[in-house]
Amino acid sequence: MSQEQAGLRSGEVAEQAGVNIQTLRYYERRGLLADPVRTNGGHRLYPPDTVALLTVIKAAQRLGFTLDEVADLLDAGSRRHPTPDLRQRALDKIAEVDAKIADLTAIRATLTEVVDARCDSLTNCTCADCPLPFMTIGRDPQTR
Amino acid sequence: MSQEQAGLRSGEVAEQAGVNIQTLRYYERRGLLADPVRTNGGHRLYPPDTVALLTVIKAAQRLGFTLDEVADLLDAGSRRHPTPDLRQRALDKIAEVDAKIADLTAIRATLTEVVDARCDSLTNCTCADCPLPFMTIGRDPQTR
DNA sequence: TTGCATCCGGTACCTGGGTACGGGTTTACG
DNA sequence: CGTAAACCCGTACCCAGGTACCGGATGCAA
Repeated sequence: MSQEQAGLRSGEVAEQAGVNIQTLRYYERRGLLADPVRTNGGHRLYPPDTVALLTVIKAAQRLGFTLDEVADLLDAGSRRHPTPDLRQRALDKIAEVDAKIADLTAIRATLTEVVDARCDSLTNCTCADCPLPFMTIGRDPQTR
Repeated sequence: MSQEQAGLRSGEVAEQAGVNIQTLRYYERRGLLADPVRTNGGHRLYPPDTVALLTVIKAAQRLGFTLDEVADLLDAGSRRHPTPDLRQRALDKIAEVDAKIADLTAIRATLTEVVDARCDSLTNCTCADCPLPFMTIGRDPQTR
């Protein structure tokens, strides 16, 4: 018989996950992907769940996490029953995430106000003070 | 009398908002800050709410919006009773924001699972399959 | 009016996150 | 076996979002 697949080759992973092959090597350097098994000839063989992992990484990135932070998240997420230290870092991340959610919620509220166009119902408002865009958010993440 | 302040100078804005002066000029080029009034000598004089605007911009950035997107959001947020086109763009943004919130919520859930360490309560789990980090999120933003 | 801090515009440079290129091996199919 | 596609590594390059540096002009108080 021909091939007894023991893993995905980089091209397959890249295509399925919708990323560039170079990106796989880049993530490997950055420690986001574990060094994969190699064939005798040196070609990488990835475990099949690598594809899912990559979509997770991409999703977290879209949410504004840096690659280093994503690495943290993955690290926290992968091993259950964490060390006290890891546990604390997870708690910190949760706080971060909550803050992000709160900010997004504020943005959302403003946007809905825009589409509802409260002003229009007042026939034609003269709200010169309306342009307080989403003043409720931001305000220095440390201090709040 | 000496000075009849008619606005903030770039250094003041920069300090109060915690950004670099160069960044102000950069945002001006990018269209995020309106061209400010100038003194006769050419020095910029910013309206006082510029500081608040900058914190908003920074907040939106932390949430993963690009500067172009932030410009969009501000544009949508500043003028009420939008044109139909603007209204549509606001609706699109809301969808985006909702997706982000959903993803963050999933991440949050995973993180809380980690700190709760469900495994520990089973004395010492052998969950080799646990490491499915936050598989619920991501999954190609178009397709979902 | 002089002196020093601040600002000006222009251009060069930096970091994060990739992506492309090139010359050389490995795979796998026929 | 031959050969095309896929892969290897190293290095160079790209884009977004800033930052730094420069020589020269302004602002403002003493």
